Amino acid sequence: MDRLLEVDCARIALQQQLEALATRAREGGEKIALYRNPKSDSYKRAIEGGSSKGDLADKAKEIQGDLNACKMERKELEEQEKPILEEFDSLMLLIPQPADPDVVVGKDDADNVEIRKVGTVREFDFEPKDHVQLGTDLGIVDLERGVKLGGTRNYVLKGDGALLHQAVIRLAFDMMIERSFTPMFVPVLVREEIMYGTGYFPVGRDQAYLCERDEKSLVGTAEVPLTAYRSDEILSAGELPLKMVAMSGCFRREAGAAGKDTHGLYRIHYFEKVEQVIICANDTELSKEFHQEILANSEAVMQALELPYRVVNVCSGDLGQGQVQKFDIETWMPSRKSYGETHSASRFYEFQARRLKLRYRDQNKKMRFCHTLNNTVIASPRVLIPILELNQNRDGSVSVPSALRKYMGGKELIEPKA
RNA sequence: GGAGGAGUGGCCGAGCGGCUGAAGGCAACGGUUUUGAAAACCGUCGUACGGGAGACCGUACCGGGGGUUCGAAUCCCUCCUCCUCCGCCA
Repeated sequence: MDRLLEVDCARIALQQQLEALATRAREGGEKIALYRNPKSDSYKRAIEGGSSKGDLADKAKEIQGDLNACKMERKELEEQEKPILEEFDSLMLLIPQPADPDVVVGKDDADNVEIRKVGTVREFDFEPKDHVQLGTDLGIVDLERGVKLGGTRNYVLKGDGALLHQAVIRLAFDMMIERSFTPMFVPVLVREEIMYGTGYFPVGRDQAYLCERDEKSLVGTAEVPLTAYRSDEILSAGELPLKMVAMSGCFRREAGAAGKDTHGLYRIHYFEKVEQVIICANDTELSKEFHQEILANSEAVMQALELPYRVVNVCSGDLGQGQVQKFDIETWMPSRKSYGETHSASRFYEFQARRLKLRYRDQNKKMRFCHTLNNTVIASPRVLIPILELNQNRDGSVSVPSALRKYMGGKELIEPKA
């Protein structure tokens, strides 16, 4: 931070010197034009006024000398400026957004504060299986062959497993459309500048799969293409808020998580997620309201799925670089004997909009940066963990939650293939 | 992948190496006129950074980056994007 201020001062000082030189060069250049350019009015006037071409050329030559010196000076200053600008830019990309005042100060996820619990945690009157056991026995989850195909943290969903996955996605997507979000289908392989713009680069670069040959990156969430959808544009105030929803593949390297959550479908390299994004006017109260709205949307999905969950207010230490406030939804997962994160609702103020040049003109025709927010609607297969585990029966079958049945051809029970 | 063509302000569209931050049109905004509206007419109408209390002043920007030149929207190189034709392909 101190270094950034230093660099900024140096930057401005050099800029002022350069501007002074530029002015000198321009003024000199204009004079030369008068003496040299036969097309200019003043040249013609001078000739008519009795000046000889030779005189004018001499005068031009004189000025030229000064301009040559001026050019050298500029080059030198520009050389000095270059590393300073580079450092300035890269430091700027690392500057975090200060958290909202009502965020709890804390170190890590242990300091997150529970806001509410919804639904009741099921008590089993038999020994429940975990989702891996259940899925394997039912023939709907195949971890072994998933790893054969894709390496660690990969999996295959099969039969009713694949259908259940799609059912969850469809339910979530449809519920968002009912809430008047615009359904979108977006690229998942994006240019690096989009990753910088949404704040995933440079800090989270090691978490992304890069396609270096094409200088593109696979996104870890549809938040990226949705938020950047109107980047580098000037919206009209009347268009706001933009509410969008998209299902996309999500690719995550999970670097640094080696050995963590290796069991089952919890932490995996590729999954699908329905994501909601709101782009709204530059108004703190308004974006807070939308934050509650996107949180409520996702809670509605969880309630439709009859899953017990809790909402936590994420503490300062657990916030991402650009997030000013974040609420996570954590869903009860019997095999983990705890609530596991399934949703993350973030609010950014102008952080992403500044990087993305995502602006609008307000009523006073003033250019302003938008505010951006996003939340998971559903991420699968992670959410299949509580769905399978909480809906299992003594005989090893799994009841399909009623909200999903219409997406599974009316099926009510997943049973092992005889 | 190969061969051509093109990228200029919110949009369309001129643009000679200097007087071009950029004609003209549309849209928008303010005004005159009108019972109201339309039409007509007059005016305003890019962004960022720096300086100033301020009216303002300076600098940069004509897809991105680099170069030639005293001087580049204009000339050269390179990359990107779009269009047309050919090839390949869910």
